[in-house]
Amino acid sequence: MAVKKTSKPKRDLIIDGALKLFRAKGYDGTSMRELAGTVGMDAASMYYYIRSKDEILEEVCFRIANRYIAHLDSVEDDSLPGAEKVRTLISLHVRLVLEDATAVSVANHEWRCLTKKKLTAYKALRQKYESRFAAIVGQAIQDGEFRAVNTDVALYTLLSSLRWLEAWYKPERNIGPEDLERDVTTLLMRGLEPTGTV
Amino acid sequence: MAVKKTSKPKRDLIIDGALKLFRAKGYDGTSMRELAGTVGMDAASMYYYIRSKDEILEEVCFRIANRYIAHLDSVEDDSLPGAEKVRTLISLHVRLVLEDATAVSVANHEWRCLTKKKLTAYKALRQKYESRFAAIVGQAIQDGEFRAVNTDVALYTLLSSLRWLEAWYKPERNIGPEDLERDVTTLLMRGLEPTGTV
DNA sequence: GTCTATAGGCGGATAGAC
DNA sequence: GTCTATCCGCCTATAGAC
Repeated sequence: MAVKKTSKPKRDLIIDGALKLFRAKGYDGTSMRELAGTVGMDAASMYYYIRSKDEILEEVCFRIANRYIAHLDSVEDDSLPGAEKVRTLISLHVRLVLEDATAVSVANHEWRCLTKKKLTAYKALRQKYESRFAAIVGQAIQDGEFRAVNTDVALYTLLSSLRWLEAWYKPERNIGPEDLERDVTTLLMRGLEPTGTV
Repeated sequence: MAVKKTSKPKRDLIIDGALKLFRAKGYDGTSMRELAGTVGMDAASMYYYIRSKDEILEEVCFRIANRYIAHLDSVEDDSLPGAEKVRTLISLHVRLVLEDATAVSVANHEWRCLTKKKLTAYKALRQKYESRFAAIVGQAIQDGEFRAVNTDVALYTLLSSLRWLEAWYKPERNIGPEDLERDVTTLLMRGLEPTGTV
């Protein structure tokens, strides 16, 4: 029997094309006519597959946000020390960026363009994520696993480095995924760990 | 004699208002009508003071870019060790964010909206900045002042943490400017310095 | 200097033929 | 399913009165 060629549903082609354009030119800077051009159909035809332009952005923002939250879920109940939880979160984060860079980039940069209602929900998700992450970092500081620095400074210094990986990492830079993960982990963890830790 | 009330030129009021709106809603998401509303005049009247909407964005992007480049100029010719140059650059960067957060934020997020010609020039400036910074970091690694990690990973981990300070730092967080500078410097420098350094 | 009026273009989205 | 045609709104920027 012949192998069934499971070609990608056309809706996914539209969404993939949209994400590439949103990343390159921004959400507001991308028109549905232009998107239609890259997908190979007329703008009107796309509305057979999607409800609106907003809908595309919503999908990607919440899909990525939920993956980040799943990272927290996967470490929070472990009995690992806080520092090891953070080390795991760094790895998970680097891997997500490597496997889905375009979506991560769009969610990072374009979430402000969400419609009012979805924007509120998105901010709440992110706020929840940050406070759960802050709790882990704060505990590690209290336990002496991390330096005695301000928790917010530690948290956001860490998150900034991770969030913006997508903006600079390109395979052309001759840094393999393993090297990237190792060096990022080293730089961030050594920054957090007290001096003298072996 | 009465003290001369040197009120701000109206052009500056327009630009300040624009930056606040650009930061809150993005360049594309801000209309000249809305800006006019916050400044207290009609949209058409603003064109007596400015040439175009683009012009505002251009001014701020290049003003901030040039300040970053001035930071490099101020350390590059010193005979300080590379690690000390980096420490100085971190301080200068933190201070710039503290003193001009709105402009830094707009330049960071909205430079993509520059017109084609200015966009090219801006990218070139940024590229130049990054390679000069990379040279300092690379030298410090070669000299053993910094850990043996990939130069690009070290550079961008550092720059990401610094660039996105503006996105999370708010005075309401009860972190004073001195605490911020000290803790950010500690986290980043200790990440970069080899283990065992006192 | 600041206004009213409007030009002129491009945006998202829909109607309805095929 | 995909098209042509088009609605309608909002945008930047200008013309010209006052």
